[in-house]
Amino acid sequence: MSSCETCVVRNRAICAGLDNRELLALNAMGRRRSVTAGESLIWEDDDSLLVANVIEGVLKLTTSTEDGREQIVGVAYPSDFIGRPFGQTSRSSVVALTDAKVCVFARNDFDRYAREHPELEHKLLERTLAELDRTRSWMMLLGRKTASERIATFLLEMADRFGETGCAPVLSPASRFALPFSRQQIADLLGLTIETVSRQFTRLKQDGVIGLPSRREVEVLDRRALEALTG
Amino acid sequence: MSSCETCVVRNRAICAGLDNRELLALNAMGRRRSVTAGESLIWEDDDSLLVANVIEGVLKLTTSTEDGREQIVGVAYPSDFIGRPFGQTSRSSVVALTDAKVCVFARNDFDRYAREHPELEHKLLERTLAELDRTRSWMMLLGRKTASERIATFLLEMADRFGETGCAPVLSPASRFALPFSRQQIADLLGLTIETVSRQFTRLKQDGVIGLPSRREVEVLDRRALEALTG
DNA sequence: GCGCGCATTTGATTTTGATCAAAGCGAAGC
DNA sequence: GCTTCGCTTTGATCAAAATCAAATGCGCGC
Repeated sequence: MSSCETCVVRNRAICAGLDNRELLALNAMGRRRSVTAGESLIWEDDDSLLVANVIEGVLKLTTSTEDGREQIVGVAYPSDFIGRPFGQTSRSSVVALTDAKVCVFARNDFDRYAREHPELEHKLLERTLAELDRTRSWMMLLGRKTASERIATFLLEMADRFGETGCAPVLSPASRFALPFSRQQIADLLGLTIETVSRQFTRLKQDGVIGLPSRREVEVLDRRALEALTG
Repeated sequence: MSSCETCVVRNRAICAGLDNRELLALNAMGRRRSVTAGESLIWEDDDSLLVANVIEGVLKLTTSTEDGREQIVGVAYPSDFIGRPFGQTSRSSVVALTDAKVCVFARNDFDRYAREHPELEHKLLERTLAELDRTRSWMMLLGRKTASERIATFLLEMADRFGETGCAPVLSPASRFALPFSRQQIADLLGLTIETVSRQFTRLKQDGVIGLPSRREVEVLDRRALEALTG
């Protein structure tokens, strides 16, 4: 039996829309793999040997300078595609932020298969175009926004992704969620230092805009205020 | 006669590899258009109505905040593809930096045509993946590099694209080129202010790393030094 | 050739966020 | 329950780049 049949991202990942025969062939090429938090799956500037679908967990894409400065250039969530197809080298590292499960393929197998399946390539193209849009709007944040604008933008994006707004239609819906990032990782995502991130969080808490039930949890108390701060 | 036949980017743009019949169909859908320096072709957050190949000239892709801060999120050169296929809205503006010629298509015509021509979609995918790589490495610059590192990175990239290195094999090949950017545009590209850009240029000139024959021209005198500054 | 307007450069000062340093806190193990 | 370690917060100071302001000079039209 194909493990694709029971895959939780079956209908959201790029494999969606493949028929049973195609899925069987893809299944034969790939294998599931567990990655523990902190473990690397792909290394910057290494040969691009594998690509994967994220089934579960959160991973970061990073680039680093020689002297150790790091910038998170992307974040991959379940159903996202990671790795560099059709290219010799991978330009960023991929590291698990939480324990994760991925469905990996040898890159050359995947490339060959994709070229024979235009529908799959089309899905990959749509995803890549959307990711490029997201990346470009993050460039605006990194190039032109202040620390507090960066934090507000980040928190709203997290709230939209993870927040469970109460069912009652209230004016400023509070939303509570767990961050998959440490303070340092938030800094690496926003192009700030850990101290600046911490101070901005403290300020928003003091102003009653957010609550911080624990280190990894955030509660958006005043969404409007946060939206007004995004710049 | 198809104007594609005489197109100077015929063998480099995504149309490369199409056979005569396909080219004829594509040609029937598109039309050439001249854009003068400063003129907009696409507006941020507008419906995505057109896509295009750049034939001649340089264009900037930008996003702006409400209060007028601008970030250049991409630069398009001859043979590059611009616009947002397969999407409802365009997330950045496209404005000509120099007088330019483009080959434009109605987006929905292009989308339909592309879906019927996997080879074309594949070329677009390869281009989009490469652009995503470039964009991500620019994120590192915006998030983590200092002003002088940004300037050095920028100048080397410009030198590689525009510079004509002398034929004699010398140790530190000098390379001279004209910038398609004003100081303000360089600032918008690097996430800096015009004053900072100007001061960094002046410093590099004083240090003998570059020459500035005119406002729009740069001569790289000491490539090694510049490389050492990229961070 | 001359003056005009605008982009650029230069200078003074301020601000933001980084850096350096120390204290606080919470989860895991003993 | 207590200790420990690492993450986070807080505080003090510093530095880089932004801002504010003025001068310069280049290219263009007359």
